[in-house]
Amino acid sequence: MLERLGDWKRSSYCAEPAAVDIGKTVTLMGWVQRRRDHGGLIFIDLRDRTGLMQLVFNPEAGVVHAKAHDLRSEFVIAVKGAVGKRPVGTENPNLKTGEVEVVVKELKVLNDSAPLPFMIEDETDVAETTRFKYRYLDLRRASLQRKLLLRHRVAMATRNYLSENGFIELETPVLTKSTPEGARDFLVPSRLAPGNFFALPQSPQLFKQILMISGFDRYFQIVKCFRDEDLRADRQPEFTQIDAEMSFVDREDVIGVMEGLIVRIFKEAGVDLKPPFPRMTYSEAVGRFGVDNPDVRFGLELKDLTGALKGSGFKVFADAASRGGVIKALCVKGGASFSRKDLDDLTEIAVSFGARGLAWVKLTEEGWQSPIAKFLSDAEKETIVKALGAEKGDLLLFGADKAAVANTVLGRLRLNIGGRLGLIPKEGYSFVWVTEFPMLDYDETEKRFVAVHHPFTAPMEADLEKLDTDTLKVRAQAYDLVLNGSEIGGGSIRIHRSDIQAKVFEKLGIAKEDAELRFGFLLDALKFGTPPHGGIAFGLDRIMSIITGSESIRDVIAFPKTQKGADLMSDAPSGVDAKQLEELFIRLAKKVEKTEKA
RNA sequence: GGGGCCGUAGUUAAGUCGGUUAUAACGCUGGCCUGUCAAGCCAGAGGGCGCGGGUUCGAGUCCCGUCGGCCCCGCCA
Repeated sequence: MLERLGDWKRSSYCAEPAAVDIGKTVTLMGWVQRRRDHGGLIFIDLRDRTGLMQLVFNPEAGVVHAKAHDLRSEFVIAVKGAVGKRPVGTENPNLKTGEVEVVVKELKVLNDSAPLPFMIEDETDVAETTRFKYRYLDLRRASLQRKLLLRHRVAMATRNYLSENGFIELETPVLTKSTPEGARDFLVPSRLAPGNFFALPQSPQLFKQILMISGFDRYFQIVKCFRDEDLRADRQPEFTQIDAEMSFVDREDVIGVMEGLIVRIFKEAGVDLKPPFPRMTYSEAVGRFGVDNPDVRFGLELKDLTGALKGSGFKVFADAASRGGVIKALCVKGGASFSRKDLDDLTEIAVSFGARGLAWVKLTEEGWQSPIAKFLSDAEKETIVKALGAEKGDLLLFGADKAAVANTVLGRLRLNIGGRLGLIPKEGYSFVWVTEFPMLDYDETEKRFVAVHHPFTAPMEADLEKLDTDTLKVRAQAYDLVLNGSEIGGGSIRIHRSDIQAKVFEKLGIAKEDAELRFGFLLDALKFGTPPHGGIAFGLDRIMSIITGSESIRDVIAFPKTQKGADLMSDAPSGVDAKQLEELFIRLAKKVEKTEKA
């Protein structure tokens, strides 16, 4: 029999009453976590977002006791009772409220619950599929509530800090214009303009620049961004950025203010960071770690042997060098004990990242054990050993290829081996700013230059004149913040002159008319007194997932999507009525209609 | 677009070389039980193995297809 809340008011959260409250009468409301029914005494653990409180029902309580007997998991109840000290010897040190209990005098059953598909427990090994279908139950678990509570506090800290530093929170449209470049857009058909589409923003990039042109000087927003690309453990199609932009600043100004923000955010999590964070240029990062998001928590750095081995008798090495590539190596301390299977795994990884194979050397008691030993002279072997500081018991891995391939392959092997050998510390936060990214890259398939960061990123002043002569050497005033090998934010100083912006579009192979069509409003705006400006965006989900030690960003998002971009709880995406399509002047292709979901 | 792993009671898992009636734990239901807190003890219900084909005397086990989940490559300015 369900009862009404009536005029009952909650006097405190479950985990609030403590020893000092003994004797007080309290009114608690929450969910039945567990019932321990002794026939006589009945114990109920009552749960809300603050934690648990043990309720005691004495047999003398008559009808209240009888009602308690019928309580089941996740029933919603309200109780009135007295806070009491637990009898000596029955305290529960594992519970925040373990010294006290509430002796119940009145009980209202506000709602019942169907049997649960899984238990509401902190530690769970229930499949994500099931958890996501019943996400509301999953979210009752304390571990997830803690993460989302911290996320809230981080968002608040962000607002406070940025506001204190003169940033104004402004909203930008969610229905916006599709622009070429970058990720695939999510499109929204326009009913009022048949055949035309809005795009959901990949980021508020252009709008925040325009806000600078408007003179707001400092802007920020905690904002959803959308990218229609395949998902990963750290990638969702909709994700949240802490987005900021500042006027009349250079790189150091942005980095300075943003380090302060990061410090403030981590303080919420009880972590004291000591700025300034280390810096590294892009070329140093790629040279030493093989990637532009270096995990600097451990060594195992890449070594360049191109100079030493370019004249090698080993064709793979010599060819790589003569074609303008590089010869690089990793020296894995103690790696000579790797099994054939380990080496096969590593080779597979190397191949998956574009290598043609993986040359390895084991330095054993008997000397060089390696498929490539026979191609190398004794002098070369000595050079290698010396250059790598290699000793008996080590494993050497080589990458000889175009620089991009050799670096990526060895960089990925480094991460894998670091994990395999337990070289990566579990605790701690290692930040590094990566700066001086190249501005443009050449896309072999599209046969044109593409922006490494985005097309509005300013080149470094010193490289401006190289734009035509030595395009790939032009560095951008861009910077990424990397935490434990994960890119958690990136930004740049923007182009604020329309002539330079037009020039960059030209370099990107965007025809003048096309630039006019796609970015015309920005090019126009740039003509009307644009201040120098720059900014940054942080991935809030990624930051939260690292702070909370989560394996995937799905654990710090209340309602995440599966790898196929579906929401298992609401069953989105789904088909729509023919009438809705009609109103939008949309007809499905036949091929799609067949597989259309109801 | 591609590679890998995984789908067996509500949940997590076991299931041998294809062979009777598919196991266990937790949960659930009922009973007993006055200091438990993963309460305890006793009894019970519950699935036909993601779905669809095929091979076979016989399929959870083998084959093909398909759906779904996870990890990764490509993609993600």
